[in-house]
Amino acid sequence: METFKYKELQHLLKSQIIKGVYKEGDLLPSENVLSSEHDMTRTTVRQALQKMEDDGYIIKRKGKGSIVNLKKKRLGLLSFKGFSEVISHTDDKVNNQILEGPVLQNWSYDFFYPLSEAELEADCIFLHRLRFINQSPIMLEYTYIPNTDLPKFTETKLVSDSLFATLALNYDIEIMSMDQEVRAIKADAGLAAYLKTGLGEPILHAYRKYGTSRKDLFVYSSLFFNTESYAIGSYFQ
Amino acid sequence: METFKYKELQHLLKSQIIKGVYKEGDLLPSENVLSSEHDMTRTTVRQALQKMEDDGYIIKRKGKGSIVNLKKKRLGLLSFKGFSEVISHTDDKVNNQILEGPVLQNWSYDFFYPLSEAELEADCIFLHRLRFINQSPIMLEYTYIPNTDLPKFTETKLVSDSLFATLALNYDIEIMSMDQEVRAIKADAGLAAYLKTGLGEPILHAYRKYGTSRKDLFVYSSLFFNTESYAIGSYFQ
DNA sequence: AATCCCAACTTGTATATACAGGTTGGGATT
DNA sequence: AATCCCAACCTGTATATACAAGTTGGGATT
Repeated sequence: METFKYKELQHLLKSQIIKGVYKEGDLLPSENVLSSEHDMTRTTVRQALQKMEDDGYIIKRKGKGSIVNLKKKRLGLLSFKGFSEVISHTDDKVNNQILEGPVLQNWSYDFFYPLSEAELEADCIFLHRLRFINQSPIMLEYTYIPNTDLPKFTETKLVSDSLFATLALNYDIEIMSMDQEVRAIKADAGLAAYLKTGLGEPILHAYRKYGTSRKDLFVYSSLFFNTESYAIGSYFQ
Repeated sequence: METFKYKELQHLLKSQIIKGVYKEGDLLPSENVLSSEHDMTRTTVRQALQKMEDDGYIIKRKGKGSIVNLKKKRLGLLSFKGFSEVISHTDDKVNNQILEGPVLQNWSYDFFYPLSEAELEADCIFLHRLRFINQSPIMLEYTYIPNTDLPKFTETKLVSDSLFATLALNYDIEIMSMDQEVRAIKADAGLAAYLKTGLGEPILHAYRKYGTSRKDLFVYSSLFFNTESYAIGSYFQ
């Protein structure tokens, strides 16, 4: 296992941010403080912080410092917007309920994205979740990950109930890109029950394929949204 | 105007790549050659090349060099995917029918995005279009642009029937970002008629706000999709 | 009390240097 | 002629140092 000083600092700071040692809007210790505390040059500290900024964990401001930033980069991938209060990211409470998994199983024969041979050879880590906003079920999610070099994934608890936080913290895997196709469909009996809506009501459906910092590792999801009260936001740049 | 050595090298190399001095797959001069030729440290050269890689112009390979890369980084703001043939972008024929506009009018009082004072003061260029794939109506689009410093926009014909091509060619305005919120709704009588589907059928609706290379100029759209036969694709990076 | 200003912070740019480790073409060996 | 191997290249990591330039809080001035 290759080990570099800047990678170690990067990993330490990431985990501290995810664990809440530094919160949204906080300033990280200055580059000079970090370099003396961790016995490395400021150049090396800057290398770590540059990667942190690339990954969307901090925003650097000249003369000010490195500001912890959590919502940005994630906001593009999945965010909800209330009907009336589009702007105010107020006190919406988000809960996750894991219905099944993470568990190892075989790939379905008619999987929604074409899979590589290496992916087909590996087992499939399956995860079935229901996401709530203010106690209302909004999103039903089926996630599939090829079990390639992800030791003990199904045996350990998810970090902060989040798949992406787990991949980032335990395996140093960042989500780098996302490809999706979206449709509007009618709720069948199962969807209507999960998402607490009527049979035949319009449901937003998305197939997603996430690219990661680990070449050849992709995460697949099939998502169903009840958009009666919340729209799905996304931001490209 | 602030000027930095690494920015100058970055700009020089980018323009050389665009002009074809270095072609797809070529290797740039090595970091040592660049540093001695341009009288700067290898550290400074590396800073320029790092930005080049971030912008998708090159791919760096340890032990090899910096490989010129052109095709990457293009993001699809709007694409359709056939149901069965997800991959093959075959010979689907796309047509546009302009139902109304471009015409100057007032902003609606309950416009879907909050507008700045400058935008409200300007008139609104309005455009109402219907897009077909293989003669089937798939997308209904309402577009709104603040008429700020866009001379003769409503008087001249669109370039290639495309709004973005017109902005790029006639006004040097590039689309840089896109923010959207998406919902699934039921088709009302009007939508059902335009999109040739039944009353109450699920329709995908999106509000979009495009950012441009001209600061403070945004383009707004309200879009309705019939996703019965085609899904809406998008790619983030 | 309100204002101004600067010292002490912060990050940004740049130089000079060293060694580690991946890639490759050509000469020595087989 | 085919193989092997290494020297000479390449980028990656790391140290030590200097000055430029943005930000901010508190003391001196008004």
